Amino acid sequence: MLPNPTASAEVASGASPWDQVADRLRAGGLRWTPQRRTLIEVLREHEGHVTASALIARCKERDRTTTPSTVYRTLDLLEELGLVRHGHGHDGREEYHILPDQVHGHLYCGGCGKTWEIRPETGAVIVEALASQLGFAVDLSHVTISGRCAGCHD
Amino acid sequence: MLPNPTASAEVASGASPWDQVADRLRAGGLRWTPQRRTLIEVLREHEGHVTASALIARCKERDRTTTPSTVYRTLDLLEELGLVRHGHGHDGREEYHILPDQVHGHLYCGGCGKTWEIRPETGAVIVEALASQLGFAVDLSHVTISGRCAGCHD
DNA sequence: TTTGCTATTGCAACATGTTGCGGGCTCTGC
DNA sequence: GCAGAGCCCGCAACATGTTGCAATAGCAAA
Ligand SMILES: [Mn+2]
Ligand SMILES: [Mn+2]
Ligand SMILES: [Zn+2]
Ligand SMILES: [Zn+2]
Repeated sequence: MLPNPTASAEVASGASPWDQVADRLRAGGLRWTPQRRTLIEVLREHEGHVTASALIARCKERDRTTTPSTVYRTLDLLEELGLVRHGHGHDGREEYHILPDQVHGHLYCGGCGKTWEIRPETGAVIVEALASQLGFAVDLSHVTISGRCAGCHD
Repeated sequence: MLPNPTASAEVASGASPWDQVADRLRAGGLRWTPQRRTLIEVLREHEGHVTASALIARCKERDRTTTPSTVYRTLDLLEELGLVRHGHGHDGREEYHILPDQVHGHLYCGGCGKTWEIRPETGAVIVEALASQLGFAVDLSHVTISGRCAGCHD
């Protein structure tokens, strides 16, 4: 229903994908609203991983009338457009990857509380194992693996 | 602080691990209460995977005065005793494995909504990859991998 | 510019968890 | 049995999401 993310040519050299959002929404019969503009402004300032509630807090700084449900719904939309991807932290809370370059999973150490991205080679092993053994196509970006890092072994 | 799960010998042959709970709690200076008794009775009737809120609902059937926070706290305790293990479904909600025999991860297909346990051989590949490449000790039981099953490929 | 369609918002209610607190209850020791 | 110690319960408040609904407000066509 929405225009294919990868189909939108990056015509303007050096242009940020955020610049196209308004047009891409309208092209799909959707609306460009002040609430959505606020969220995009916030997202422009971020990179990597952010929790949904952190994004809501940032939106509130710019617009005190921000409503959580609207932000959550807009994030769903942006995910359909391929501009963000959500995953879940070790406790199940949502985390968003902004402008994900390549899909990657996440590691969480229950000892020190640190997190890492799973490197492509490692991710590939997981994807391959599930693909070859079960024909299952893994969505790495939604995976968080818990455990103990090298420094936290007992 | 609590007695080691694996240290409690299974003396009574054929006895259910639930029979030992009261004693194991008291041995750790903890109490055996009606609320905990109710949850154990519910758990006795279950096998495999159950969501936390399903367990709360079952407890309420037996005792209308059941309070969620008490159930959550008791589940935490039982997890320390090794009698249950929690993980998170694809949406981040808690799921409990009752009396987990061997640790295993979970698969979720976003196409048909079905879930599977990750078989030991497959789990081993994941554990090994993280161990050898990063020295990371994976807790498979807390892992849910999303994607598309063989029948749901586009 | 005005009009009209309908996507979107904000709200309220709900679902699922977590946490601090004060009073009550379980255990143990006598 | 009783009493004291302190674990635990229920409650209230909060955190994080989701959903149905009625009113609003984008957008495009006239
Ligand atoms: Mn968890
Ligand atoms: Mn999810
Ligand atoms: Zn660590
Ligand atoms: Zn499927």
